[in-house]
This record gives sequence, structure tokens and C-alpha cells, in this order.
Amino acid sequence: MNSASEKIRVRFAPSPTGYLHIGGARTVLFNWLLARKHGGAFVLRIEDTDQARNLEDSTGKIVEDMRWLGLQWDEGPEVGGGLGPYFQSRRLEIYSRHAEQLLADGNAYYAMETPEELAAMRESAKRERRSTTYIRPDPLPTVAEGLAAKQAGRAVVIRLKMPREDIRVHDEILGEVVLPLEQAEDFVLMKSDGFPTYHFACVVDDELMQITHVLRGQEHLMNTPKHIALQRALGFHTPRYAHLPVIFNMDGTKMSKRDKEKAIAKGMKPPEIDVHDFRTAGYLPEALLNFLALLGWSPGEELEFFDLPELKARFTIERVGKTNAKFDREKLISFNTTWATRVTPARLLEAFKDFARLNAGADSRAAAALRAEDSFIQRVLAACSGFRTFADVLIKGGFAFLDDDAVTYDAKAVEKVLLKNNPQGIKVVAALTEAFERLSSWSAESIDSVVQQVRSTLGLQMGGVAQPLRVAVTGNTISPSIQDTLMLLGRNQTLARLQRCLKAHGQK
RNA sequence: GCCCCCAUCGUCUAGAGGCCUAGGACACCGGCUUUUCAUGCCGGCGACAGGGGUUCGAAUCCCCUUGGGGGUACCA
Repeated sequence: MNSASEKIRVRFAPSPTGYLHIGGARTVLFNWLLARKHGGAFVLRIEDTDQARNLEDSTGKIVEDMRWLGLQWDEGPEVGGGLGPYFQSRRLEIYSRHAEQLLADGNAYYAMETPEELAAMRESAKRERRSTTYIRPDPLPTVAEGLAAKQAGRAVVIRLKMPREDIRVHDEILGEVVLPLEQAEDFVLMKSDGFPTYHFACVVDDELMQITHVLRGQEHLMNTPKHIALQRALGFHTPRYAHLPVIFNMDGTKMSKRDKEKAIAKGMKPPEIDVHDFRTAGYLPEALLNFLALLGWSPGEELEFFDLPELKARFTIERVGKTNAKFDREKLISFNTTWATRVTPARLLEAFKDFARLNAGADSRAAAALRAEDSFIQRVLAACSGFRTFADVLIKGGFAFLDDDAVTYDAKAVEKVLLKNNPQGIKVVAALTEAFERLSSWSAESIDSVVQQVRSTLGLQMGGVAQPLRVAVTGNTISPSIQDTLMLLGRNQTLARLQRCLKAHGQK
């Protein structure tokens, strides 16, 4: 899509209203890919022009999520660049200057309708089944009149005089899109608070930051004619546009932060929506990225797994699809399971520690894991292989990080496995304890021989021995194989936990 | 309401007129493995929204219908 001579410059322009949304992450990824693919530049620009919606430290959060994904920008917050500032709130003079030019050229005008008048216009438009709501004043207020009104304290905005013609857009993904301007109206450029609207700031900044390709969500498609009209009025060039399909929930609703609140209200576990949610839930960025890439893009071959370098090598805008996609969490989980076995042990360790840090405040096992030796964490990870997310590692292997007396017993497991049948399980635990006390060497083989011995002595099935043992040392019915479980604990800890269990649940 | 976009298995998709009795992956179902939970391996089920054209021939091109999505702000 690029001529060889053109240096590609793309941007991601989020408004700082919270964490990076999963859909935004996909947009970041595709922009990053396009820039890296062609040796271009990836700009991060913060669109903080809505004073009411800006959230404290939102930029910091977005930046952190992008870094976690491994999608570094070349210009923008924290890294600077020659075409800044990269926060729109710090570019106010630039927008005013361009607004004045538009006013002077007669391409824009001051408008002074009150909110009530605008509401009335909307009403009548609806009644008359018109698509345009705003009616251009005739005659237009002069600049002098606008200034005077502003001076008098009235709320005054600046609107663009839209040309009366259709606008044809060539979209790199959608193809030719004809947008009849019959229904486009004179939209606001400068708000009465002196801030530019999104449309205005976006067009001015894209020009000044020399953006060549605009890759954004399809919800922006209908903004494009406005932007093109504005570019023409300003004498700007028009970048190439590519509108990405939208990502939805499996039920077809939009993935929104509101889903979390709704789930909580219903007493259910909130779904992951923001990148940060997936990070906290124990997903690998490798898996998330791979999954996201395949949401809207396809390599055209029957290949499924890609890391960033491979993605970079294969990505082309031509292979981005037009159809909206649903976010299949099951498939993401499957990707995560696979990626956990594809990354190096060192990388897996690093990712797990990141997860543990994020969860240390809420989960004692995560906190305990942070105090463990790296090599020990790796042994736990290996013993839990096949896990879905790191959250499952905590469930299955968390017992290994805890101090012996910090182990809590699951009431149901204790009842079912230890206490039932006057108490069958406890007797097994007692027998095992004695046998293990006599065992001097501690290996998977010796552990296994003891378990087999006790099993045949008591005439039980394997499960009848392994489960009581598992509950006794981990407090629960889920853990790695019994040999791995005991190897992780070692002889001393195993014996300590067995004795503690007998003390807590055994017969006096 | 008006404008715009989209349309292949439940989901993500391959397919750019004959290679298609439509391929892959996830999910699902069945089997194997098994000391818990998972993983892993093998097999199975499963789609071109409907109707008209164009063509020797259409999932692929055109039109209509239907369905889904987006826009219609002094939000971005």
C-alpha cells in the first residue's frame, strides 16, 4: 500500500479515559505492525480534549499496557520526538491558529446557538425525517459579531462550512466508500471552552505530525468525510485510511467496561475487558497478541501461532478482513495454554512473576510466590504444565509457595476425602505419615514405592491413597501428580504438613 | 427515521469463476492416556443467510430481500 519512496508514519491516538481497551490494543498492534513492517514511525498521541472525561493517570496506564504488550512507540509521551507536544491539551494555540485561518478564509464561522436551540433543531429534524439536524444560519454571523458575542460572555463555537458535494474515500480495507455529503452538516471545530473537538484536533495533528496512514476502528468511518472536508479547507494532504472491523462479545454486544459492572451486580466474575484485566488474570502477552492479530487479519496459510517478529514479517493490510469479529475467550485460553509451552522457561518465569506482583495484594499464594527462589518457581510452573492461565497455576501449585502453617484446608475436600467413612482418609494419611517417616531417600521413585506399598497394604485403589495425601499436604483436591507434589515440598515439609493435618483433623 | 459498512461451520477464518464431495483452528461429541485438576493423542459433528440474474460453470461477479454493525454530540 505504500509507494517505495514514502516513509510510513502512523499513530495511535487514545483519549485518556482509563486503561487500554482490548479493541484499542488490536488497533495499536496493527498500527505498530504497519510501521515496523515498512521501517516507518509509530506515534503515540494523547487526545485529551474532553476536559470532563479525562481520567487521572490514564496515560500512564495506557503506556504501561502498551509496554507490557511489547508495542513500543517511536514518538510520544515519555519518549518525546520532534513533532510534539504529543498531548493535545498542550497544543491549544496550534488549533486556535488554524481556526483563525479558517475563519479568515471564510471556511468556518462563529455559531452561537444555545443548547436549547440545538435541541429544538434536532427535534424538528426528527419530525421532518431529515438526516441533518444543524441548519446553517443565513446570513452567517460575521467574525466581528462572533467575537462580540464571545466578549459578551455568550457560549460561542466555531463551525466548519461543509462543502455541498459528495466525498469519495478510498479505504485500504473497505475499498471505495462513497459518502453523500447531502447529510453532512457544519460540525463544531472549536468548543466554547476553547478546546478543539476531536475532528479538528485530529486533522490538524495528523497533518503536523506527518501521518501517512490512519488505521483506526470502523466506528470512525463516518468521520472520514468530515476530516477530508477539513483537510481540503485547510490545504492539508489526505492520509491513506484503513478502517478496522469492530470486536464484539460472543453475544454480539459491545465489549465495554460496563460489562464488568454488570457482572459484579449479578454476583458473577467480571470478564476481562481491558488489557490490564488480561494481564492480571494471568494471560501471556504473547498469547493475547497472537489471538488479537487473528481477529481481523489472517496469514492466508494454515498457520496459527506467531510472535511479534513473525507477525511483522507476514503482516499486510491487504490481508485484513472487513467483517466484525466476536471475541472468543475459549480460543484465547487455548492460545494461552499453547504459548505457555512455546516461550522459554526464563520468559515464563518473568511473566509469572509479573502476574504474582499484580495479585500479591489479593492472594496470599501470589504474595508467597514472590518470596520464592526463581528456580523453585520454575519447578512449580513445570509441574503445572498444561495450565490455562497463571491463575490456574496458583490454584494447582500455590500450595508449594505457602508456609506449612499457612495452608488452609478446603472444608468440602476434608469432609469428602479425609473424614468420610469413619474416617477412612485420615487412616490413610496416618499410615502414609509413618511410612514416609521411615523413608530416608526422597525421590519420585521412592515416593511412588511408598504410596504403592500403603495402597496394597490397605487394599485400596490409587485414588484412595493419593487423594487423602493430596488434601493433607495441599489442603485441596487439585495439585500436580502426587510425586511432583511431594517432590516440590521435600521430605521435611511433607512430614510437617502430614503431622499438621493429623493434628487438625485426626482422631485423638 | 436518514446515511454508511458488512455477510462461509457455534466462534476466528481459508477461499480472489472451474483446484470445493468448501480447508484449518477453537469449542462441542466420542475414544485413548490417567492418582486429582488439566494437558496430550486419535476420530466425529458442523457453514457458503434467502431469492433473482450474469456465465458452459459461482461461496467467489451484479441486483433485491433479510440479518448484523456503525454514524447521526460543544464524546473520542
